[in-house]
Amino acid sequence: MEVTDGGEQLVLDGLPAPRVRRRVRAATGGQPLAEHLPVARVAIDLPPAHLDRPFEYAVPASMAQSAVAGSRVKVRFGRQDVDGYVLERVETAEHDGELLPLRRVVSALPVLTPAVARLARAVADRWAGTLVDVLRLAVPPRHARVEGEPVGEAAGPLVPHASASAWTAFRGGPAFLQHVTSGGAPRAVWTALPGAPGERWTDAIAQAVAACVLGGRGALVVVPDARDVERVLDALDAAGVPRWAADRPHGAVRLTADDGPAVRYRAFLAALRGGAQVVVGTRASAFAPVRDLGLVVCWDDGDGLHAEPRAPYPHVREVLALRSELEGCAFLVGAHGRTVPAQSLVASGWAREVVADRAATRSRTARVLALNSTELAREGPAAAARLPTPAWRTIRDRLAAGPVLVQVPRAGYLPVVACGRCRASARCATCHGPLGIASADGTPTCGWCGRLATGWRCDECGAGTLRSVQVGSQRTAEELGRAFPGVPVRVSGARAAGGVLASVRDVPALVVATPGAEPVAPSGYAAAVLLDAATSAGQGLGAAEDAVRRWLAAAALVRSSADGGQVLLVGDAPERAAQALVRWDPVGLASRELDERAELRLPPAVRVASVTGPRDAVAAVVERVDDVEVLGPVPVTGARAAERSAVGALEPEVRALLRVPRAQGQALARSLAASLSVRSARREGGTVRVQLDPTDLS
DNA sequence: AGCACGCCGACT
DNA sequence: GTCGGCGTGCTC
Repeated sequence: MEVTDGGEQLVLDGLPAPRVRRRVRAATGGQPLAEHLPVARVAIDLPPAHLDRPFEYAVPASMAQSAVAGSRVKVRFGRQDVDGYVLERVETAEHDGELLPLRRVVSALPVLTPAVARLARAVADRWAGTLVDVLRLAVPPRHARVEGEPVGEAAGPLVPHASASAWTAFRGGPAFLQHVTSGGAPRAVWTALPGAPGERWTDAIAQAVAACVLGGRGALVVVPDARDVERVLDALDAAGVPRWAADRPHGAVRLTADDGPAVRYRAFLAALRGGAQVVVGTRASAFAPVRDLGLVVCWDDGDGLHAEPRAPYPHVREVLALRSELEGCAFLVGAHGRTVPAQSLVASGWAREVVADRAATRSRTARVLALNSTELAREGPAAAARLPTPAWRTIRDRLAAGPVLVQVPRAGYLPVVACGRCRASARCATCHGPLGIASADGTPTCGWCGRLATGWRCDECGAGTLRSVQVGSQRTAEELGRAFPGVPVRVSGARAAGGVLASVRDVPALVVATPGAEPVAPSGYAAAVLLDAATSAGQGLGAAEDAVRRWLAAAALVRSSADGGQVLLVGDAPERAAQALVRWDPVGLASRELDERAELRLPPAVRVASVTGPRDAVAAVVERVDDVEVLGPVPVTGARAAERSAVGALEPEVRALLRVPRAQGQALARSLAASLSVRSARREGGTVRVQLDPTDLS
């Protein structure tokens, strides 16, 4: 049955028919249509790329008040009932045919705010993905019980302390904060320095957030992991922005995926309803619906956790950059190091640099020395030792003053081993993955397929003995325990027995940690020793930058040189990486790397998309993309390929790279999305992954 | 995704 | 002579 709004069927009892005739034809079976904005444009929660557009539905009068923009609805789509979000309510339909009515409003809560909807669309477009893929990252699953919880009374206005004390050492820092308070939208790339309590990175971020809140706007801080969330929340508390709690809705809320569905949804709603003016969270919180957003912050943008591992693989730094443009808010990315993409934001003039001068840098950092084999040559045969004599002496001397941090790039025991006779790397007989040993008396195990290599013999020379190539944190802790009898040794790492330690006490101890798992010492470490520098700064795009980032993160936990703090880099790292650490100059390194990538036409100087999947599928996707330089496809090798063959995937994968000048990045994404849309409509076989600016380019 | 319609092989 | 393969098309 066809119902035309404004026609005789829609006359409500005793009311005259609306005078305006609307062009909405709806198959509502006689039920009246909403008087006001009778059409809902709905994003349908189905994965195929060719369905990534709004579909229009008629809004029955009964849902006129509940089917608001941003609400979750159920609609009939084809022969199935599907979930969706109301993107907007409009007066007239663009669709020519009849409109089906919305089936049901799941919840009238507008969980998809207009700002977040716009951001999600922009993210989908930028990374050649679909809106619903992004919404799955952006909007947590509904939790009905949490939604029904009473909303507490706000505890009065939030008035944080006004201070820029943690910023005075940084050129442009206090001005940035002032600009934020006064409602501006400055953009800064900030290189943080270690410091005394009150002037550390957490304090600086807390003061920037306080400045924003003081100006009457909300703020969003995205950090790599939950430990950092806690650190920022503590600093915020000290800056006069207390922790949000359900019974005192006020302040800063923690938003992380690993808190579980109920806690996460509660935190999400706190931001949505404006009870929490500030959100501090991990990766997915980059989409949090903060009210009157005034400032977005990304801390340590080089940390791999900021790269979303699910399609369309957006990166927090870029999402927040996009968001700051869309919402006209301030943008701050900070780290002890400097990533090449962050440097690119500065180089292009999009953001301003906020850094300390040389004198401030020198006075706040530890003394850094690199011990490479050339320097150690005079030590004789001991130079080749993993812990050369000068490093041993430094540890011994500094232990008297407090804890000493030892950073080991690899976890485990002996993660990589080789033939004891001919030194060929030991590989798995089945998949050719690298063999490692998990404990003092462990059997060699394949790092790719996990098979035990009992009775291993070398492919090359037939020998049956193994030697270590890389030594992990566990074995290092053992060795250090023997080298420093009587000194407590603690191990921190995701795979360590005690897990990741948040902090250690200010007492003499050896603290062995893998990168990113370093505990903080309240008064700073007396020294840090960064082992296996060559392993850290291996080959591959961005390896040097990444190694320097991890070294600086550890070095930033050490006392200043004035307080005796020392950092030793042990091993043969590439000279430019070692020098960037010794001179504490991550910006110089990032700047040179960026120049080089421009010459080599590598990202971020250009935009690259990788297309991975079965050969035919990749070819079909790439075929439909015009005006692009195509590299490959080449067979995919390495752990992923081995894993696939281990689970019995028949078809080997290939990867093609598409390269365009940066200015054509948007066109490339659009063209790829169109190709994927054709692909899904035609149901071309296989699974294809498209990744823009992939991080694992080598 | 899910389900229709629509043209060519082996079976009650 | 039918039952049924999955190749295109559509879903507001």
